[in-house]
Amino acid sequence: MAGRPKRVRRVTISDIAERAGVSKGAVSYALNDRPGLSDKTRKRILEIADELSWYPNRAARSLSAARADACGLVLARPAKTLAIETFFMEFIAGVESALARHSIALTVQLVDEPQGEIDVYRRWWGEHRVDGVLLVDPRVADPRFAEVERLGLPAVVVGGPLKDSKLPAIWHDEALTVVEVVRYLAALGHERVARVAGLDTFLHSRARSNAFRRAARDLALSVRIVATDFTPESGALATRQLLSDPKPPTAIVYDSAVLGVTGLGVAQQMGFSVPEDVSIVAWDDSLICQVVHPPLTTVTRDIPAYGEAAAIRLLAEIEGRGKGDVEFNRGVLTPRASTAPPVAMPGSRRPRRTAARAR
Amino acid sequence: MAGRPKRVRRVTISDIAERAGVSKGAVSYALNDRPGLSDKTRKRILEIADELSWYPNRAARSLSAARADACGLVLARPAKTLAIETFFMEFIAGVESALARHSIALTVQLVDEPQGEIDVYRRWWGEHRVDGVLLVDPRVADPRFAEVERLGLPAVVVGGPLKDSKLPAIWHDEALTVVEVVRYLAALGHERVARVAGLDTFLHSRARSNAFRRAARDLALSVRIVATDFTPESGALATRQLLSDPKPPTAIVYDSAVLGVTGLGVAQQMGFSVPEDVSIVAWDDSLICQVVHPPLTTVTRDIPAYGEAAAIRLLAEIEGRGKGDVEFNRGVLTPRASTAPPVAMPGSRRPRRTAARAR
DNA sequence: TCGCTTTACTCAAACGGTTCAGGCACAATA
DNA sequence: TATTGTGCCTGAACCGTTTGAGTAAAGCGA
Repeated sequence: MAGRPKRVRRVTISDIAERAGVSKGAVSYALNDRPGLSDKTRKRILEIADELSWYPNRAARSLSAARADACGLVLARPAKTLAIETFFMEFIAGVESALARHSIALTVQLVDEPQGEIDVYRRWWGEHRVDGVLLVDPRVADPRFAEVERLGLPAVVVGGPLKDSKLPAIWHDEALTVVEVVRYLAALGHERVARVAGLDTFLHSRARSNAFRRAARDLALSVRIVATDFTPESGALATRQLLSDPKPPTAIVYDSAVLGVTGLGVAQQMGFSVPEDVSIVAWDDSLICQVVHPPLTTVTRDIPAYGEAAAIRLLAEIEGRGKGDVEFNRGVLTPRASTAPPVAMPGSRRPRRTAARAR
Repeated sequence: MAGRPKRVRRVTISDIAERAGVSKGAVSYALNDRPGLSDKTRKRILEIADELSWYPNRAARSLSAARADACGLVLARPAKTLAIETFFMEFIAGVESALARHSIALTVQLVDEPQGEIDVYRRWWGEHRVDGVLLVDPRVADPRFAEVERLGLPAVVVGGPLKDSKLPAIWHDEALTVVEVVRYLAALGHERVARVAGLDTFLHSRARSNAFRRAARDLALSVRIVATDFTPESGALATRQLLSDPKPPTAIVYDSAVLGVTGLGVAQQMGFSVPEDVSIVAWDDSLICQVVHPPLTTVTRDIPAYGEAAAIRLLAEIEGRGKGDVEFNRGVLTPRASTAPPVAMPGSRRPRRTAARAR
């Protein structure tokens, strides 16, 4: 950093104090709505502050109040996956709507690898840059939890519940939703269902897989699960794998909108008609799911509201009035044209195919 | 805010000074690599700082240095459009990779309407929360520019160049790229081209529209332009409008990846085959463009690099060593299967249709 | 009128850094 | 030997706000 920034003189409480003919302390009391001032003086001070368009210097306030008035969010997925997945933008929108009400800023940082994420927490907390953080994408044996606890950094885990950590979490019952989806497919008459999962190290992905397997077995369905890394490429590969089986599934549940849309494209390209030959369900709705043909049946969650609830819980944690986990509304199934009863195919006959040139 | 945050005692330079048996000033010199200390003392201080895992308190540093060590980015598009458009996530990723190198944080805020955006700048600057901001989505007669100049808030406009403001901008030559695209379509044999534009109030959208119209006329192509608000719904509507014309265009250029993918879906649903009946080009590539069938021909820009360059220019501006606009590499055409020569249709005959059921 | 409480303020010390004007010891120079 | 540097470090002011202690004046009951 070579050059010197140009300093700009801005209004301080001393300016207000001088103009009002009172002390800095009095101004501070007036601006913070604290008792000890006559209404007349208080009003005059506030008018002058407004007139001079004064804003509190956050650095000064932070220094004396020992709070940063900012929260942090680190995203550790590769930039490419992040960009394509709408979850995080929606989540951020929700988080902000809650934080903005308290004039608390959101600092976002993207990192490449998990260790980098921990470094960011250390730095942020050491620098007093944030008062707390939201931890997303909890993993199995996640090293972040212990470190955050060690630091004493207020945090809320988005996802869970956690068994091996006392950190508060906000989560919703994935298992129930999974059961709902599997029952729905079974009711349509599907007997061979598959799931294209996300990263198996993600807690929520693993929870869904377990619930999926259990629910399918309970209903005596044949079940297959293929893992991906959330990239469209891996989703395409998984779909090809599943559909090139001699007895391919008649319904596939994808772990994200992007995976679902990708899967739809691959299925159609392979000559499978959707939903006649194979039904498709995507986890998390997104506009993209609604504009493809046929539009995808999805599991819909109110993601901005989820973000908002997470932020509210974090604020409570920061202020020391935390009270355990928050269980959020679970996702609900939104049936659209991509799911239907399977076309009857007794025995091991391959599904009928449309023209090889798929669109 | 009811509760009191629990205070945590963290390491300060006074702790280091005490331990090293020197003054606070000496510690500050050592930690900032400033002359005036013997190598021995300097080394000792640094070791102790490391040992105590000290981090500079950002508030304190900001207060005395009058810099916030943070930059701001306000996104004023509706949350729904934002989430679905990958541009911003990629852009943010690029911005951060540049800022992180200087340990400068990025504060992101989403707002609903343009006036709210200006309020955020006033507050941020008044509070010393940021040292500068990136202004995205420049509009015609954009009120932000004058306000930011009035405030003295360092800013870089992403898009441009600007005629009515002296703010530095980073931009690339949209016109040349548009010409390249139109020439490409003309070379394939298209005679009726259309453009599904974004919001006409956006400078870049308008620039592309103007260039598109001019380029098409220069090549004696029939041209139609329909505006949208970047939502998939409006893109679908525009596509239906264009394709239900008695003489529909044989090539449509969409102003974003989402619009392109939506348009593809609508065209296929209407029984148009792509690329035989209608060719499709989308502005800005995204993985979603590559997984639909056929994959879309796109205009590809390196968006993370664009964000990085914008951040670098902003840092220069903040440090007072600015030097005019930055012209960035323009987008290049990436041909894929969604563009091809049009199927010959002499006179006003409607394009051949495939089965009405899209596939 | 006196003592006591209450009201409405002022004052100064933090908070944790940066920075600048010295000061002291020692070496180099006249 | 006196002078002048110079290298190395100290002390204190300062950035803008919060906050607790202190105080003068007003109010009040007896």
